Amino acid sequence: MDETRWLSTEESAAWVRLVALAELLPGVLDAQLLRDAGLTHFEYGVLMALGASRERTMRMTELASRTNATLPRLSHVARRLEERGLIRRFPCPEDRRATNATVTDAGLALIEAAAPGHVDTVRANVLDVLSPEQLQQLYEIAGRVLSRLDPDERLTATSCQFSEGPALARAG
Amino acid sequence: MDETRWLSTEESAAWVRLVALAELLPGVLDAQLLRDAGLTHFEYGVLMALGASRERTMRMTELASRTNATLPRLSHVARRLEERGLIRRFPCPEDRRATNATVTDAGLALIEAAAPGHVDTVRANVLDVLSPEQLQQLYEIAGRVLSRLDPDERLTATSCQFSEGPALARAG
DNA sequence: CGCGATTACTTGTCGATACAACCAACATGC
DNA sequence: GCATGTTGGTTGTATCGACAAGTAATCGCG
Repeated sequence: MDETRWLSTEESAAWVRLVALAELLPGVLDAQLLRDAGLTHFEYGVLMALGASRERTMRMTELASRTNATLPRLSHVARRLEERGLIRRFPCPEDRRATNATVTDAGLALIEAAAPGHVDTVRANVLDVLSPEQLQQLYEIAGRVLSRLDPDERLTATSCQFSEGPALARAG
Repeated sequence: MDETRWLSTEESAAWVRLVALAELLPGVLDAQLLRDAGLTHFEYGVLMALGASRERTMRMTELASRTNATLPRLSHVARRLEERGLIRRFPCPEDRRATNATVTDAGLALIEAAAPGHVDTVRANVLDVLSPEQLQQLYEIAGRVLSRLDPDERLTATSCQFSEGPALARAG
């Protein structure tokens, strides 16, 4: 039974680096956003997801799915964001069990103010150290892995991310 | 001043996938190890780092550095691991401010028992979905990024990881 | 209808981490 | 040698997320 296929030298080396990357990246993103905008990366993602969605509004369940949060976690975070005036919640008219969340103007203003610094961080730590070929390779590699980790593409569906520019105002 | 270089379509796509990967990977590793061995991935890393070090022993500060932990965090985790009999702590004879941590036989036994399942998880979710070329590319790409995130190579220095096999017993 | 099951969310509790404050031991300047 | 500062580590406090339980609305089905 004990037929474990241990890692080759190359596999181990690549894995060690990937783990280190996954360990360090979230902290760097959180630190910059927290310092410059008072938002965790997760909160930033929540506001971005709402800002990029139709009517700037999304159901809590859908939002949780898109941001890889459990519903209780999102509920707590949403309460805090609402207390800060960055989002608003109201019952969904079509399904009275459901709750809709909307980014407020203040929320949009905050992420638009935060976006440049965040993009700088992303460039400085990741994008600008890679060649165009490596960027494409990263896209393919991460795609393969995500086919396992996220087969439904919940986290990579087009919303959630600042693409080219501050393309948020196109909401309403 | 507002000369932010926004992300191109390719950059954005690669970045979204990398973020999703960094978001999902820790949870998958934690879940499997917690379920099968009662260890978080961080605790597993601590035990592995000790097991791979000379005399199975390391200074708390060094261990914190290698595992990307703050010293308070490591202190709390070490107390819990010690209560479970997986490590032992004792004052360093050479510097009486310092504390040394050692994996116990029980700790070694636990990680050796946990390693096969962990390796399976790593293979299933990452290594086995990549071609040999992609493995090499991942190594290079992560290396570039880590040159920014971890310039001192604290997390990638040879310890910390199960390389080819259960090569732990070679300690004492 | 009407009863159980499911869905959507909120709330409560607990464990874990960050941050700050703290103490002990070493190191230096004078 | 003793005052000052630095290093190594632990302990307390507040915050955040996971898990479980609870509530309310909808669905399924006889």
